[in-house]
Amino acid sequence: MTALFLVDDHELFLAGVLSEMGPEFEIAGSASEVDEAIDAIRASEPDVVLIDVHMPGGGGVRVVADVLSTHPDIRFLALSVSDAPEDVIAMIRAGARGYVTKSIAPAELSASVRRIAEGDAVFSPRLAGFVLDAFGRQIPTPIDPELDLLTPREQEVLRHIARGFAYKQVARKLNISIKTVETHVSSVLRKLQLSSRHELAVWASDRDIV
Amino acid sequence: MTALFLVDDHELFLAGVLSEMGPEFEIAGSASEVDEAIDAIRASEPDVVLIDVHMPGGGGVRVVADVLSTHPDIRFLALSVSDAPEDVIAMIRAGARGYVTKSIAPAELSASVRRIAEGDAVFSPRLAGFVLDAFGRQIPTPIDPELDLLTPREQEVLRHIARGFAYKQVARKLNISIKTVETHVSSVLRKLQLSSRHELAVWASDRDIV
DNA sequence: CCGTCTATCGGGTACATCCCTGAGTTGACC
DNA sequence: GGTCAACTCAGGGATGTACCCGATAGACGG
Repeated sequence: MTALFLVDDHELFLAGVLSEMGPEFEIAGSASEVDEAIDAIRASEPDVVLIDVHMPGGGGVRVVADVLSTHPDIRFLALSVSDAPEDVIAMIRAGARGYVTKSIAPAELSASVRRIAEGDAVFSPRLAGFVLDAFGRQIPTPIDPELDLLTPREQEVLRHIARGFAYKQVARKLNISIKTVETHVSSVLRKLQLSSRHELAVWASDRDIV
Repeated sequence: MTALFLVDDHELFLAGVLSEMGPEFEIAGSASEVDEAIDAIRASEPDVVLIDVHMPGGGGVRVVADVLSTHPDIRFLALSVSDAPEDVIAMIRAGARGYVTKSIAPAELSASVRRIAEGDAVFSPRLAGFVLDAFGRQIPTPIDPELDLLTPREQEVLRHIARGFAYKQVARKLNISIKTVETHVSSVLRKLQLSSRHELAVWASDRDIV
């Protein structure tokens, strides 16, 4: 049976969720304060933690990040009144595997917890679109036609320049002379119609060349 | 009742899914080939399309991207034997709202379709972790505590440097002397523990400072 | 009133970078 | 065997950067 831990600073809400989820899951414990929650979750090692986002003392984000650093197998489902993009992103970055709003029906909530326990990602309808849109925008096409203009060696030099290395460092890493690095960079600048290594660095980071 | 459209180049598999999903959903149609699928989906305008990833003639990615360009409200659930990261990313980028493997149980599949119809994102357990990991890595924190170390003027200079401008150009844009720009950059480098404007450009672009 | 912070400049030095010309080596292709 | 592209390296000059020294002026708070 899935062991569930609850965290929410509203005691009344906590009691409500406890009574709804009690028959379905093994309640490993509950907490209404951040530091208390971190310690209790570490001690009870539940399968899933249902956690409020907005709480005094760092909020749910701190609990998730903190616990995951020592117990990466515990899964977190964020439960919040807010559907603000910043909150969702913060929780996902911290490591939450799902995010639902408090307006959810009890039956839907227990179904969501079960899915999280199985390893699925769960998002409320309105959030799913936002999360996937952001995800899609953030993964750019790795191929660029202009990159084909460059020879393999030139691309290799370009990648090092893009990381912020000086010519001297690039030369040492590739076991070639500084003068050779200069030659390659000059070719790259000419082929890409750029005028300085600074513009080149911007050009490269825009295309995630690392 | 949710209108469902099926696309799969394996006729036998298509027939199996049809018989399983038939009682639960209104079957808007089905197709076993890419171009045929695009036309038929546009004509029938279903709520959800269950689509195979690997198909001759461009695969499911082409169908999703093509149909969404004219019908952005149709939702796609990818169904594949592959759980390769490239396939998953390609389908998400194209606009699919979910991705499950063909080893899924029929009951789970119909539940997934229902969730997709409601607007949720659905992923198989093994894929959920991968998608969220990639998502977390790709969304940087927009606010950075180290930026508060810099004075407003220093941040302004930093933004120009991050765009690849030379000191001379920055000076002209801000109507100050080159020497002043040098002073500001020096302060920024010292405060951020960096050693050259090249590293600074990388630092800035990592944080989307533009 | 005085200290600190911020923003503004300058001189001067050491080094990095950009650009030019020139030149030797491979390997592929005809 | 000649051509060509890619890769390698060098000299040298013009410009850009990093960092040291210094200075002035305004704002703000104790």
